[in-house]
Amino acid sequence: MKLPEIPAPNFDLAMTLDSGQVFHWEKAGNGFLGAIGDQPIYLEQRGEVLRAKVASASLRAEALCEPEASRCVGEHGHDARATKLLLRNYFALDHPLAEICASFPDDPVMNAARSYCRGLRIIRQPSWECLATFITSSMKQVAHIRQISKALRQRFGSEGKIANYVTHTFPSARRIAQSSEKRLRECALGYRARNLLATAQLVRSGEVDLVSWSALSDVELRTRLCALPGVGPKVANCVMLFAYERLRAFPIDVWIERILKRQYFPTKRKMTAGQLRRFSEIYFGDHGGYAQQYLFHHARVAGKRAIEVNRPYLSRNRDKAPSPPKRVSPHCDKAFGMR
DNA sequence: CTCCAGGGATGAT
DNA sequence: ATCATCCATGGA
Repeated sequence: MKLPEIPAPNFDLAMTLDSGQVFHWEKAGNGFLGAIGDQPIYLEQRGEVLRAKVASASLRAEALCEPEASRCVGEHGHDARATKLLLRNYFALDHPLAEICASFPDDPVMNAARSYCRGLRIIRQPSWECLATFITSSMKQVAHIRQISKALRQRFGSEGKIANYVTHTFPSARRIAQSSEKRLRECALGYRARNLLATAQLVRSGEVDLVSWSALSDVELRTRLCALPGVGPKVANCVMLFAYERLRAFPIDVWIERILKRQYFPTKRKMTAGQLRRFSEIYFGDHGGYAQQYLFHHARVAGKRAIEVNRPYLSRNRDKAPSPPKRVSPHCDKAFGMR
């Protein structure tokens, strides 16, 4: 049993794992239990240091068959040094977070999110795992996505033991493709089972080569992703951001849509999806994906009062009460000439 | 561009 | 124990 320690300045493990990028980490003891690619792992954060425990016998058949996984885990998955590299890469500890945050727009909404989300990093996920997970995420809330991820891992993934803990890796495309829609539906996927199965078959057959896609331009990558069953603009942007390190990619889900409308365009009655998309691409800049993640997490965890997330959007328009004092707007509707 | 089916958990009454 | 709500994609 190895206990490597990894320096991790400007990093918040708990917030990063709970910010809606990744859905399989579970609290265990004083840390988190999960897997990075095909490496089951237990993690704790102590100040600016990460401690990791990996399974002693970490070389699995799964890792040998999956180029992506073996690239991620390396040939010495059991080695303390390899574990350090694995964590550094997965948690993107090499991202210049201070510079990234400094590149965000300077407005009250963004400043509050930046201040709240200190240490939140966009992690580098294995592409298949990320794509598959976000296909299952459509029309689901975080709690439900976590259940689906767990069910898929327990039924189709490979088991890893760390001390007295048991965890599971995410199943390969081959493993999912060998399954059936019926079996997948047993993991509470509903109609998503069909899309996951179809995409797994494309990846398994080699018709889709997710690893080679990292060489594509943002536009081309998004086009290819959107051609996959169950992948639209939102899921494509999530995969671009969380698996392909395209830090400009700006996924717009219902939460972000609310934030943009209410915080940046409070006087505008109708904002179309296209208008919001164009605004976010221009306004948030080169690290828009990071900005989006900070806005998203801040709103979900801390900003309930500020943006009234528990109330349906339409019902708020009937609300004749004075605007909440916390709602501060940079008035982008004027700045960006939107009617 | 707009409208709407779809389904399973979760929260409100 | 019911009823409304949450959600992205895909097709009309």
